[in-house]
Amino acid sequence: MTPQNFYKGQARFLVSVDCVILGFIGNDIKLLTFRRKIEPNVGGLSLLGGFVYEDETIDEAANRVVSALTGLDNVYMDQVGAYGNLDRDPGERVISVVYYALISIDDYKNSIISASDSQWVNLDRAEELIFDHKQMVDDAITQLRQQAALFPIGFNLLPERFTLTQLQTLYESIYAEKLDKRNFRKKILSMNILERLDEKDKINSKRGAYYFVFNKEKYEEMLRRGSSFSI
Amino acid sequence: MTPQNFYKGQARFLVSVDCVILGFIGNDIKLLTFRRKIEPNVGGLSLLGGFVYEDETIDEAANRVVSALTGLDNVYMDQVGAYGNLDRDPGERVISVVYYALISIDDYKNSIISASDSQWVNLDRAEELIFDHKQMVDDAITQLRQQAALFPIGFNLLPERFTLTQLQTLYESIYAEKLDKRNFRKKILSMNILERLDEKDKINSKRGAYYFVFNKEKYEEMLRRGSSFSI
DNA sequence: TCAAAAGTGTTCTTTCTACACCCATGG
DNA sequence: CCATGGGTGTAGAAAGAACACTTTTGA
Repeated sequence: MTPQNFYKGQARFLVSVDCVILGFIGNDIKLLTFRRKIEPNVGGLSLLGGFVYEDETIDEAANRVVSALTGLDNVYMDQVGAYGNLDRDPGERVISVVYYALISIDDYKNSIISASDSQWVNLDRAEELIFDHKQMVDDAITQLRQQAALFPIGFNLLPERFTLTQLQTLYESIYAEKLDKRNFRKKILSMNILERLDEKDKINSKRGAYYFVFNKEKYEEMLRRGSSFSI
Repeated sequence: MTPQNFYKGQARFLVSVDCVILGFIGNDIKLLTFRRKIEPNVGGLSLLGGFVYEDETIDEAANRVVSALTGLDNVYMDQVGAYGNLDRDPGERVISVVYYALISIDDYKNSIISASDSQWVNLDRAEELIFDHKQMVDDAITQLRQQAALFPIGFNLLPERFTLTQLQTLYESIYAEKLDKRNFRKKILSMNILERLDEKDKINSKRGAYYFVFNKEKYEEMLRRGSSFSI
């Protein structure tokens, strides 16, 4: 069979990306949501999405969509999967590829956009999302939990410098469970991937808490030692 | 904006599924491969694939493609992800959604098809696969390892009845590492999800080894106890 | 001076790892 | 009778879980 015959006549699909954009605000993981601007479901709570263009990869589309909105580059993203139910978008059949994105609220505040009709909401409000977006969020969180336990990706949600209390609160928020302070510190410090600065955060306590930074070189050295990240 | 304006004029894509079909044959995980029948790359070693139709979900397409080939229904499948590089298929741009499928060689042998131009190969031969199919296999195996460690999906690769030695060999093959016999048995049996039959397999040894079956009810009871699968 | 968050070790429990011999049977 | 794979327990090491008090300092 010639390629002409083979490829021709096959159905073609609209393909979009939907982004589960997560930030760590206050003491909680929050989801960046939008108000849908077009029918159907105008005004419905929605993930950030957009169609994939002819001349870009799916990853590029996801990056473009997130960058356009947040003004940020080099956002950490991970693909969750493809969603292709027939009626998932009541407007027309659209196959959507979902990503989660982790952004540091600091970067976001400094970013150009941040205005528009976007809104940070708690994860329990995912109930209100349109179409299959709640399912997408659920799947993204499940994947984030797995990944965050095995790789040092959580730092993408924190400012460059953070305290151990912040770090612990972040993981508590990701896993939705309390962690023991002493055990947590013992574990994270024993990995030797954090560098303690001399400066202290005096905002959250009178005494002040040391700032730490994640050190990528130390992390890679840990891997070379045959050890691996685990929280 | 009206939906007409919004959806219209967007690029549309060919969307395919590619299936990493895995079987446990002899003492190894093998990959079911095919010889590509069309240009470009006629005759190249390939995964089983097919285009998604207008009126089916992506999951349905994957099931259809696997069923058509193997004659099997209810094959265990899990989505790996969407692959959308611009030139991944040199014939034309195609976005492909990858699944891995676990099939029991017993079922396969009883299936109608099994002939055709298919071939079971060792995983190291994934090197020879066309396009980005090697990457797909690598990603599928990575995901299988994660899933098989946490959920009782390995049994899909075994016949209904199996010996503990077979089960151990299966996991050794999935993880590509030797496991300690006594520790393995202790762990799997302590979960109380297997049922020992009175019959023995006398094919692989003179003494004979007890057959076991996976018991789904026992597994669910284990979950209810708050325990979880782990190998 | 006191409220509020930071910081710090030890014990116990559980899980993991390493390891070697006897058993049953068909040929 | 013996070669082959089947089956079994224990002890030491490592990791995980539980737990409470002292320190610092700005208000």
